[in-house]
Amino acid sequence: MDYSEFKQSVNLSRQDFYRRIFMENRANIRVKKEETVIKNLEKIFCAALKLSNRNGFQAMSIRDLGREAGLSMGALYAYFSSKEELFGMLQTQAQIHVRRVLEEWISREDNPAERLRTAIQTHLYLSEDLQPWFYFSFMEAKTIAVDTAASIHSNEEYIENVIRDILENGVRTGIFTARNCRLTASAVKALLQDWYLTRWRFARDHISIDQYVAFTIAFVESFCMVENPSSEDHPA
Amino acid sequence: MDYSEFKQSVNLSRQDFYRRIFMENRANIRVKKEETVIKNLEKIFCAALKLSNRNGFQAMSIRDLGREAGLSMGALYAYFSSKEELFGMLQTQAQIHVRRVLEEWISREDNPAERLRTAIQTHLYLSEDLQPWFYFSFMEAKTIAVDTAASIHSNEEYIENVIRDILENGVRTGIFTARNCRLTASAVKALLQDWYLTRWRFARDHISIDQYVAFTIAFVESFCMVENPSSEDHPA
DNA sequence: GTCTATACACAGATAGAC
DNA sequence: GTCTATCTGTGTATAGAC
Repeated sequence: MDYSEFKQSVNLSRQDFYRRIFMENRANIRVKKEETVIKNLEKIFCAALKLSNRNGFQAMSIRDLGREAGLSMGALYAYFSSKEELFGMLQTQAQIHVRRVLEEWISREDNPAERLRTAIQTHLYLSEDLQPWFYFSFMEAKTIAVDTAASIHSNEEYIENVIRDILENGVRTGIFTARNCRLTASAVKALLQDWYLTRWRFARDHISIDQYVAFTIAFVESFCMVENPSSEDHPA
Repeated sequence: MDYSEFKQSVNLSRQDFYRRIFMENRANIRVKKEETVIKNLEKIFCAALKLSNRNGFQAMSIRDLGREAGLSMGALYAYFSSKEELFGMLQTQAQIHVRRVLEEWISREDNPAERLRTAIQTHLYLSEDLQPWFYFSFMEAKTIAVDTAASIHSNEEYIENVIRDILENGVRTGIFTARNCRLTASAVKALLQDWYLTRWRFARDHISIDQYVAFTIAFVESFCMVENPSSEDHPA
């Protein structure tokens, strides 16, 4: 499977993406016609991510947002009751999607080596598909209020734990070397993050998502596989 | 050498840190008594980094900054002429220091394997010593105005190029395998960044800076050394 | 050199017409 | 459902006393 196949399969379920957001936030959305809501939510979120990812969420004024989304300030407040509520939706809606898709793909594999490859590949594909959401989540996570501090880091911790579980299973079955799984998982997470945090650089160097997937898997496997069955056969 | 030795050696030169800032920004600083300036610049920068790194530079008001630094708003404006100017100082002053120290240490080594280790170690030590500055530079780099766009990414590119040069030299002398040096350098950069971007996690797991140095070197070397002369001798 | 008090702009949010 | 007009708080920056 490569990225274009993945994207098709995900796009089907993404038709439900804004519908789900509508369902979950019905109580706070004054507009009731589903079709209208879905259409405008998409405009609002795309505009919000675009402006936030340029100068930060704080710097984005509601006036700017309205202009970018093609709606007046008054209209915007029919879809969220405060700027902070909009922030919450941007923070949470994508990660629900991510977890669902990631778990679905990983659960199809059963041996740790294959699960590791699938986790890396699927996470990279997801962050490519939802790059503005991933970037936003990372850059703005720190601004979340203290009382929700428990969930601040949960995004990063989530993927790290997924990887660590796979590594620990692989060590138990003798496929992976018994290195520090916690640090290794943390390193894998850092490599995955780099794809959506500095994508401009990969674009500049014409690195495709599938090249990066292959590279990342090779890099990680050279460190943690017992015998090195990497796809690279002629190391010099 | 370990971190505590490094810190001592750098702290000596850091006595000049705020003095240098004073020298470079003399034109814009109304206060003329050097002693006073240095004392207050330190208070202002520490406060600014603390508040910015909590909620972002935009969210930090000048009122908050004055309260945290123990100075009135009026006094603050004797040290910078606008919030944007303060931003510029925070963005540039640390990186000058970093480049000077990094080049000094790397130039002492001549073979690529040793240079690679030194680059990784020194960068990690520097980011540990100046963590709030590194974090700030990364998180706020995107908000820099478009006309200075050429230097926006220069921090990340700088360390990446340093690593890549070392790798390419090592490939030429046959020490490193001929993998994609650009992607490898990018991966190393990602691992270095992770230390200051999510340091809370390493603190939680009681990972010391020297443990992380050792781990990172082992991880990178397992990928790019021709024979694997890693310090880990019993891989299973 | 540092303070307090203030000017002026712009932010988020709402009311009420259409 | 969406608009325009407006309220009110807070931001940056400065003036002038000490």
